[in-house]
Amino acid sequence: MLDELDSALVALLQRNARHTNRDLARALGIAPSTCLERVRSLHARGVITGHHAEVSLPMLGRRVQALVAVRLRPPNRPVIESFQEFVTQLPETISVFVVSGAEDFLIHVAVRDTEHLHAFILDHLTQRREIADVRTSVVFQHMQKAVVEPLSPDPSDAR
Amino acid sequence: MLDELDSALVALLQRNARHTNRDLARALGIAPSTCLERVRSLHARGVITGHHAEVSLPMLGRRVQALVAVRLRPPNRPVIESFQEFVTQLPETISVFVVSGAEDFLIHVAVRDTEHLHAFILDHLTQRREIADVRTSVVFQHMQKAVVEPLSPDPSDAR
DNA sequence: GATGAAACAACCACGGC
DNA sequence: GCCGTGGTTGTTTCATC
Repeated sequence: MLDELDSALVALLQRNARHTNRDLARALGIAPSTCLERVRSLHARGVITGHHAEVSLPMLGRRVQALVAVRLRPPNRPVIESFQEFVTQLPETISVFVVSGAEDFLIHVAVRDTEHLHAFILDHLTQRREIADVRTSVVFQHMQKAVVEPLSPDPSDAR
Repeated sequence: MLDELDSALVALLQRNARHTNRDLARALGIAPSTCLERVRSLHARGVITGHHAEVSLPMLGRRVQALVAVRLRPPNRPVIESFQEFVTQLPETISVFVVSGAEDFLIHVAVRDTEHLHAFILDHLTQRREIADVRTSVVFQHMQKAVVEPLSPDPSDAR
């Protein structure tokens, strides 16, 4: 699994992926070449899967966010999969959850304004025949953890 | 706002934040020094807010994701804010939505397994007195857009 | 595995267009 | 606002322990 060094590296790189290898090594008290090896190993093992710039949604002209819960009819594989592909490719969509429970989908959208949100639902979602139900929640705030730490595989020391 | 060059840079950096300045410049057909200036400007204007390593949740021992919808009682500011702080600091939580509608919160959790999910809800959430209702949806899939493009400020050319 | 040094490549401030 | 250059810094490989 991940030892202390790996965990520390993962945390540092989640917070700021642009740390130089030198800085990482200094922060952990190891040699730069050692540090480079550890980081490479994290990539090779698939622990770190990529590096992405984070953008400000308001600065991209997306000042309103919403979560749109959708129920489909019938909720079978072809219907679910084709709807998923459809909704993923809409420019307003930024993330799609396929879920169990009362609804089948939860669509996270970031749009210009409330008018745009309304147009999105009326002109794109509810046009689809397979939609049985739509429930829209405006997002007032969205907190996202900067660092996701590893959980120990043993449930007993969960906390 | 953002011109064509800015948009292209934002897209490239969202997809892979580790592109060297040289590569970015080559991809856009401009000089590296020009490219550097543009990227700096994107940071200075707050369009790009950070660079983060993406990690694999399963590789961190979090094989099950869920969305937990919570309704609070009474849903006033002190109750909402204190619950938000509480839930944000739980290690299972990876993201928190404060929303309008039937529920007040949507908590995105990533846990070890379904047993851990159950324990999380029983031992941490439903212990809180202010919780009026909890509805848990297991996440079968979570698609997240790699690139979020800017929306034009003019609603008429939405698509 | 960890280390240190040396070749290599990228960054970035500056002056000119 | 865009481009080329040159000094500076960081990365990466390799021999060694």
